[in-house]
Amino acid sequence: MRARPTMRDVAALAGVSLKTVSRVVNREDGVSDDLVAKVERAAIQLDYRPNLTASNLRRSDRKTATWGLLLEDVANPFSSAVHRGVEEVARELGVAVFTASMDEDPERERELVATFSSRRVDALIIAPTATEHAYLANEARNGIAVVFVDRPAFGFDADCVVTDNRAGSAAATRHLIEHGHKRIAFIGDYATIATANERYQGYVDAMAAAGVQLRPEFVKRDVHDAAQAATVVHALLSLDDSPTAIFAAQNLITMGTVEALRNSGAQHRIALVGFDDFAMANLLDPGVSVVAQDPRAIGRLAATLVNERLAHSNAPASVHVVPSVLIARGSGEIAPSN
Amino acid sequence: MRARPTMRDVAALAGVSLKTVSRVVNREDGVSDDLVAKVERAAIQLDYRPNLTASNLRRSDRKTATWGLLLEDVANPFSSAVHRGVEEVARELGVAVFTASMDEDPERERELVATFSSRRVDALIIAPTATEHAYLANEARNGIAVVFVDRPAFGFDADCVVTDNRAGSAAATRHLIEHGHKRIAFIGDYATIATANERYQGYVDAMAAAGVQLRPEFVKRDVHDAAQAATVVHALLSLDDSPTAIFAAQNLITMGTVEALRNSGAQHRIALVGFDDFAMANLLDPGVSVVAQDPRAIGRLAATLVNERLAHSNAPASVHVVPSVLIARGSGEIAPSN
DNA sequence: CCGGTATGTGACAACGTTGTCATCCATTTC
DNA sequence: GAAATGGATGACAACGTTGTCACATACCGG
Repeated sequence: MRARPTMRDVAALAGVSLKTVSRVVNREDGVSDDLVAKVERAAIQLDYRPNLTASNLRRSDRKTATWGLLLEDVANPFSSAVHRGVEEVARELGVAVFTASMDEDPERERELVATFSSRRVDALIIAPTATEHAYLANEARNGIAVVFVDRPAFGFDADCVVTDNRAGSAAATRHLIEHGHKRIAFIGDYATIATANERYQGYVDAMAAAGVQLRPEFVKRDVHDAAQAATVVHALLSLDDSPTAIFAAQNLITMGTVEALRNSGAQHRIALVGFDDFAMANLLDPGVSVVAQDPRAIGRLAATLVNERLAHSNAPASVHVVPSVLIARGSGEIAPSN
Repeated sequence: MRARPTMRDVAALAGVSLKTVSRVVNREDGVSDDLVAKVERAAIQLDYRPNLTASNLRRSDRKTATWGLLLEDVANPFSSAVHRGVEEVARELGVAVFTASMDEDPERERELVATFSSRRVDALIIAPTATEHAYLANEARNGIAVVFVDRPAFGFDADCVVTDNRAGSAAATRHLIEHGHKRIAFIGDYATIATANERYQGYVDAMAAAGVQLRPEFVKRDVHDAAQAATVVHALLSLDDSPTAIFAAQNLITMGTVEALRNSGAQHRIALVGFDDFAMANLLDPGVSVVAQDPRAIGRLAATLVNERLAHSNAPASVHVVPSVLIARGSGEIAPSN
């Protein structure tokens, strides 16, 4: 493993100066055709790769064409679809993307931001956890563009891309109402999570708009995973005057609900609409109706915003809402059983 | 947005030389305690972030603590689980990871390798497409460590981490045989794909070992997606002497098979084992028995190999096999119907 | 009280590239 | 034919850091 060829080596082989090689590599004009040819031949012969590390150091625009993407967990379907969307736009722009998982750990988030900042990324795209983000002001002051995805962040003002949680949840609830339900249960995530709150509000909106009375015993919040959801569903079903439909306001909650309904043999009797789509939802029996988010579109939009922000950084921060869409697959179209 | 603080600024504020700041930042010893304190205070006051770009340029070990990960598609569950595994090990090592999707496009792969090489990654982890990889010799000569995941690559000798496709497929087939089946169909991916071939071989192995005769009309290869798989299943079911069990040797094929069986009302009559697990497989009716790969373990192992390779690069390349595990969920335990 | 050895600190060059400016030669202009 | 213009090329410094080496001071044994 010999040393990597540098511009100096290419220059020596081509019999030109270092600067001429630089010009050719960067496709600047003002170099005669025969020198361009000579340099290119030499570069290929040595298998020369420009050193972006050195280039970034010297360049005056100080852009590294590198972004950092901080997700909850790269292996989570929502996160990885966002990742995909960001990547697509980044590719078009010739930008390389660092990705990492925060696992809802604020300290880990700070570490990653510091790491990426040291590597001089031009921008950070962050799916924030429910904590303070004032610390990002230091990064922004250093010229790093910041865009939030999925959830808004507190303590720091930046562009943000979110799903229309409230409208989507209202649509889900309305869908159940339109199929004749009045006893509709809500199962949602921690009330501390902003998006969980919005989804609850959407449920409330739709119930109020239809003049259906809200029943506190049908509202189950602070449910975080599938197992908890299953427990909650069993409790709901054992009520005297049990619900005829359930709106599951989160991915894992929907799955837990499906499991619990099946275990109770109630999957064809109790209607269900979930928030956020998941693989195989169409192959379950019945197929699970959901309000689908578009995480890829969220990623694409976030990346586009980053690019705009880098172009003219003075525009005021804005919140962008990506629409969700209701997909009927069977479970949401079950009529009330009594 | 003022200029970012440099070591020089920190040095000036602390009243010491540049080099002393460097020593403190890199935690070298031989600096008196009071100077360390002064420098650290100054660094915090200025919110100094070391510039890894410059550091990488100067450092003699020429390590950037950066890796490139090339996957088929970051949004694909298998790929993203590999990603997760790589990330976990990288985190422990303080390494940042560039990730990108190749979408089975060899040209895109080359572009990405060039991009990452220009950014001076220490290593590349690649899930290769079925093409020539001799071009990687140039990168390896420049000191970049290469490890393949999921599939072996041709034309370039490097460490490789794969699932035990053959043994896993044999186990799946044996499982069906043990439940009394003799008429077992095989549905697999393109024969050009190395792993698809291995899975076919595993099926052949198990059939031969049990003395069960292979019936050509039950072997369907070159099936690539769910729709094709569904068509193939319908054809199989309409044979005079139709199979009582199916081994679906790939993710999408399994899903297509599930769909087709359900459409034919045969899901409780025909046994099914799939290769590669998928979300919700346990919630289908019946639950789908699979041979599960461990993509996260594959990622972790690949990352570990990269690290070893970077430590002592002379060891001969080796192939590492990650075991798969059979998960019985119902569909694979159905007895033959006649 | 001398030479020798640690120990802490800093001056300086170097990493591989690009920005600035000077130089050179060929052409054009009066 | 001298001066001015323009276009191609290169010399050199600089980006922010670390490796090398030299220096200053303190300490030790004889």
